[in-house]
Amino acid sequence: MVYMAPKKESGGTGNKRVVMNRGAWTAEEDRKLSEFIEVHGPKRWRNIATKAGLNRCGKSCRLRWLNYLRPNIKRGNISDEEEDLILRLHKLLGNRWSLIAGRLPGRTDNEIKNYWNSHLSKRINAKEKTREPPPQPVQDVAPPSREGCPEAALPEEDRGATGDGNPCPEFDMNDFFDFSAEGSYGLDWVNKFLELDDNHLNH
DNA sequence: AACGAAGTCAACCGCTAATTT
DNA sequence: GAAATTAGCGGTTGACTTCGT
Repeated sequence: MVYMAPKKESGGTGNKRVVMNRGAWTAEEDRKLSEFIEVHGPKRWRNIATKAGLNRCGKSCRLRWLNYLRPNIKRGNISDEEEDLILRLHKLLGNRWSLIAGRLPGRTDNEIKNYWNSHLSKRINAKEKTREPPPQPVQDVAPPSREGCPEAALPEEDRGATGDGNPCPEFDMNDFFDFSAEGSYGLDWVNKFLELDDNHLNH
C-alpha cells in the first residue's frame, strides 16, 4: 500500500519557521538516510536529519530507520507462531509493545501494535463477549506494594499471569526476563515461557 | 458502477526517562 | 545539581484500500 503524504505543514513558533517534510518517505529520502547511517551509525538523530540533507525532524528519521530501513526487518506475514507469541506476551506484559517486539526478531513495536489493534484485539473482544464473566466487586483496599515489579505499571486488567491471585505461581517475571539484556534474541526464554504457559493452560 | 463503512498501517504527537553539557 | 538535549515509548491520526450493499 502506498501511503501519500498528508498535506500539512509543521507547526513551530516565531517568524522564521522551518517547514519540514512530513508524511510518507520517498525512496530518495530512504536512500539518503540509509547511506548516512551506514557511515555514521544511528546516533544523534537531529544531526542525522540535517547532515544527511533530509528536511525531516530527527524523530521522523529515527522512526523510519527503526521501522523500515533497519537491517533484518521482517514485514507482514505474521506467522501463527508469532501471533500466538504476541497473544501470550500481551497477556503477560500488556501494551508494552517494544518489550513484546523485542522478543520477536525482525518485528517492530509499531507493527506489533498495529497488528494487535487491527487483528488481535477484536478477536479477543469477540471471545470475551461469548463468555461474559460476571462483574467483579470493586475493591477499595489498595493492593500490596509492587515496587520493582515491571507489571506494576500496568493497568490491573493487563497484569495477567503475575497479578494477584497469580494463576501461574511458579512464574516470576523479573526472574524470567533479564531486563538488563534487552535486545538479546535468544529463544530459550521463549521455549521456557511457552512451556510454562502450556502447563498452566493444561491445568 | 457507485457509494459509504470498516479495516489497515505509516507517520505523527505528547510525554517521560536517560544522557550530556 | 540544574538545564538542555536526545532517545524511546505508547497512543492517536488520517490517507488509502477493501468490502458490503
